[in-house]
Amino acid sequence: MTSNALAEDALAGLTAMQREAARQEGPVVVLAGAGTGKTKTLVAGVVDRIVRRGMPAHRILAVTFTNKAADEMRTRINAVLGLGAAPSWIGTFHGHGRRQLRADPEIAVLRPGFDICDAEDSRRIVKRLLQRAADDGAWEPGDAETFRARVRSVAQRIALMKDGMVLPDQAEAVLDSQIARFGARTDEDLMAWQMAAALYPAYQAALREVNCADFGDLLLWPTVTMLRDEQYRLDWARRFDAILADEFQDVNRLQYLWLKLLSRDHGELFAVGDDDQSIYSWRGASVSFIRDFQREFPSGRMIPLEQNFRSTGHILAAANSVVAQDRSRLGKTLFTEQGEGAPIEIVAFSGGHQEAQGLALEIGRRQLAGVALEDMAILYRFNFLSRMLEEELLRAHIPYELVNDTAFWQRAVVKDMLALLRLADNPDAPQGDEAFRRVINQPARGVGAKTLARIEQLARNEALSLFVASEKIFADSQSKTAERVRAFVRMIRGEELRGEMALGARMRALAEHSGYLDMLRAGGDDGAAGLENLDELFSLAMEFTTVEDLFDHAALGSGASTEAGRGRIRLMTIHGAKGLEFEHVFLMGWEDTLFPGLSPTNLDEERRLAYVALTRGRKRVSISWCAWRNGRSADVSPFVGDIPPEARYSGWLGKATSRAEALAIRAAQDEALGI
DNA sequence: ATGTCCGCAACTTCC
DNA sequence: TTGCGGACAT
Repeated sequence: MTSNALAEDALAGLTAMQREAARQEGPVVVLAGAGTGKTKTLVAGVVDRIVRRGMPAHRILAVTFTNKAADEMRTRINAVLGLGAAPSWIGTFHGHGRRQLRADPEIAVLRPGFDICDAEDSRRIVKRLLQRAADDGAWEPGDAETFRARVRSVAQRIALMKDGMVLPDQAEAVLDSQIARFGARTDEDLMAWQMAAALYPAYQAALREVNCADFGDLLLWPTVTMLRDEQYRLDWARRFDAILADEFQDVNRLQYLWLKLLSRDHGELFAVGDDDQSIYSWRGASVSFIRDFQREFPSGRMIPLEQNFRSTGHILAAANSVVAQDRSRLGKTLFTEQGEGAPIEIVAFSGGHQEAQGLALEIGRRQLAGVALEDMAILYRFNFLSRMLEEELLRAHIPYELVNDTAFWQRAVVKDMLALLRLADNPDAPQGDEAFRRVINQPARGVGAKTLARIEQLARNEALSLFVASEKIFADSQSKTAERVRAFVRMIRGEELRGEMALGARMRALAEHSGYLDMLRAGGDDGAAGLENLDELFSLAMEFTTVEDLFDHAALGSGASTEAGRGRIRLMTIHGAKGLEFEHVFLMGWEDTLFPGLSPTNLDEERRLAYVALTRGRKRVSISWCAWRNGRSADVSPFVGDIPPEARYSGWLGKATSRAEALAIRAAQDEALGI
């Protein structure tokens, strides 16, 4: 087959609109509603540029938000063009930023080999700074609970400033405009903004001190430098003939500017997105970038895709009318040629427990009726809603998979293990102290807060790393603690010599010698779960050659559970479900106290989230809610009332008093509906 | 005086 | 499910 024929082949399955979009030159936004073939069009856009327009694959930059999306794009392009033909520059915004910053760390005042810290690490730094500020009497410390909340909220606001391209030394000056933009509903919010602006410079200094970049830094400094230094910008921009961006409605100011700066010379910016699916404003995303596209790019084209190939009519009607209430949208209406299908089923339960049981029962029933478990999914607004559900699914022997990519890397055992490796790799690295604190008493070796405080003091006084300080302080003490610390130090020092060992094997040895594995083995069920996690970590580690790559991968939190489990129902948040589709979808917890939440910071965004949730379903969507949850009474979510009456009906499963009765009710109902 | 272990609380959404 | 305060044991 000739290459042109290949391209024709890739474009063949497209609608006229999709095809036109893929072949469009210059700035273009494909306004692609849910299920309208967005990814397909994006892939066709890449293929068209490579095959028809003759651009080398390595000169094409494609950006997504999640690693999952990047992997899928690469897979689909390879499926068309052959293995290994996909552009090498397919990745997430953070991944690209990482590459750029690794090339020139000094633009962020960092040294080579810097570490990437995650949100938890950021919070730890903010916590320390807030504590110090409270000790100095700068602020009322408040009780433990408000303090905790404050740490979170200040850390998040610093991140928001970075995403909005505010530099540390500008924070105070732009404080008012930040408050105006994001709002401050309470005094506590207002105070959090003030603290964030005041602490931002110190926070940045703290990061530099330990040679760390946070998520925001990965893109902030490359973008700022491109803005200030034309030579630097050209150096990067000239590497690419075309830029393609996924989920354009979710870009923040930083990401938007980054895309613009890279595509400015040739104007080849191809973006796909859907303003109705903008659900990341809490991460600094602003739907205004897609909504103002025509104004920003007068020569650009906006091409809408409205034919939905995923869901049946009632599901689309429900989704359309829920999102129609959002007044500022660009406006498009999805349609389908697939017929009306089943209406949305609304099921009321008395409490969370009943809801979990009811769902398990219904899932079992559908499984018996021939629906494969992997074709079903349960979606919820908040992660903690999965807990009870898991219990009931276990009890009902229904295999499930909790989809949460980042959770794996946030597990204590995984973090401990990485800390151990970091310490063994270089105990004197700036991040070594954090690692030392983490693992010195894990497993318990009799080194508690007091001993640690002594070590810290010596380290501060003599400008040593904690590791070296611990070595020194116990050098000629005979105490039990001293002997244990010495053993720990010997163990780590011994590991230093193992540099040539493969990462996976090296980590396993480290886990064994540190006593960590023994601790888990003695730890019952929890320990067994930890051992499983570590096995997964060790085999994952084998894919990396350097510790730095492994740490970066861990920070960017990707790909621990890539396999879509066959024979398992999937559980995930609505955010996590974006971009996915399932035959049967269960949307749980649709109560006015939960969705939208009690403090709706942005009601339109919650609405769009409901739209995303509804449009995940191909054939059947069931919504459940509870009259009581956690001892509080609740009413059905107002979003349910927005669904046209003819597109929904009330299920009665929640009223059944026995399994047999529930099944009978369901069977009668299905027959009446002709499902 | 120091370390450990127990029970209690709360929990956005994510790279 | 981490993160803490407090009671207990060493």
